[in-house]
Amino acid sequence: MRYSHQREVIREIICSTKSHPTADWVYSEAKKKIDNISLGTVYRNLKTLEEIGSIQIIYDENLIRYDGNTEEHHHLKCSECGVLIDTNIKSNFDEEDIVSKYNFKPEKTKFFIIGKCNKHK
Amino acid sequence: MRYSHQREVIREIICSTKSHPTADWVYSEAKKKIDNISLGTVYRNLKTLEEIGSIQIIYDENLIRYDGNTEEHHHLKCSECGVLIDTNIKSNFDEEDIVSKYNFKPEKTKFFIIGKCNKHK
DNA sequence: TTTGTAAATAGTAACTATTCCTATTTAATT
DNA sequence: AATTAAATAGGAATAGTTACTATTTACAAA
Repeated sequence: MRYSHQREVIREIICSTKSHPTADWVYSEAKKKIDNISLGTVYRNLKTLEEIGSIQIIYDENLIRYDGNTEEHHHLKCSECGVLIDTNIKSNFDEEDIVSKYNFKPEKTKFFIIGKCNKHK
Repeated sequence: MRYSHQREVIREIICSTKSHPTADWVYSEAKKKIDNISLGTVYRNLKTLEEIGSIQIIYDENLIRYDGNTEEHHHLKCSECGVLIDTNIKSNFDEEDIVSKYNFKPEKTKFFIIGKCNKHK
């Protein structure tokens, strides 16, 4: 893949925050560095970066957010303010049970724990 | 709340399927029974039914789907065909650990296991 | 170093899902 | 039957995302 300054700026923005930003926020940050960057370029590169595994996409209810942490990990979500918090909790379920009971072969998990963050308890 | 024939039809459609349909599918089913029902009416009533607890909303990646099963439950999702399967698996994590480690008070969980269903293994 | 090229971009139009608006209809009460 | 406020139909508006195209750019080869 050919080098692109825009793509590097976008990658840098996502990888230097833990805020799990939306495309729109990435766009407004990117404009601070490349004033005529196009929103289409942001969307295209978010897709590309996700495909090559440089970033992760998070479907947070009806919001699409991006995460520079590419390890498989789960999130805590505050029901009050919406903040997403990275965790290293392990999702433990009985894989054999799922295989036999539902005739389903698990590959990965997406786990949200919804509750109150330290600011909202 | 005042009775509405449209709302009852919509509730019946969702509660008589396990397919976790989208608003659009509900709309096309509803039209078979009320030919001039409006898409706005479908959306409004889906929202209302969810608020009064008659149905559940499922955020399936970038798709919004509805579920007549109002128990807290988790889903298996086939990475091949996208089918959602209801489960009664329990999400077990160490609540105390989350409280102390992340200073976060869990309330509920949303758990997806992604993998291959019986048709796609 | 220039030149050729295909990939990537900027800017804009198009598209899709959802919500909003308003005149009309309807459920429920009197 | 008359009243009234809630709900609806139909369509306009909005938001988020993708598609299109002329121009620019990375980079390889001469």
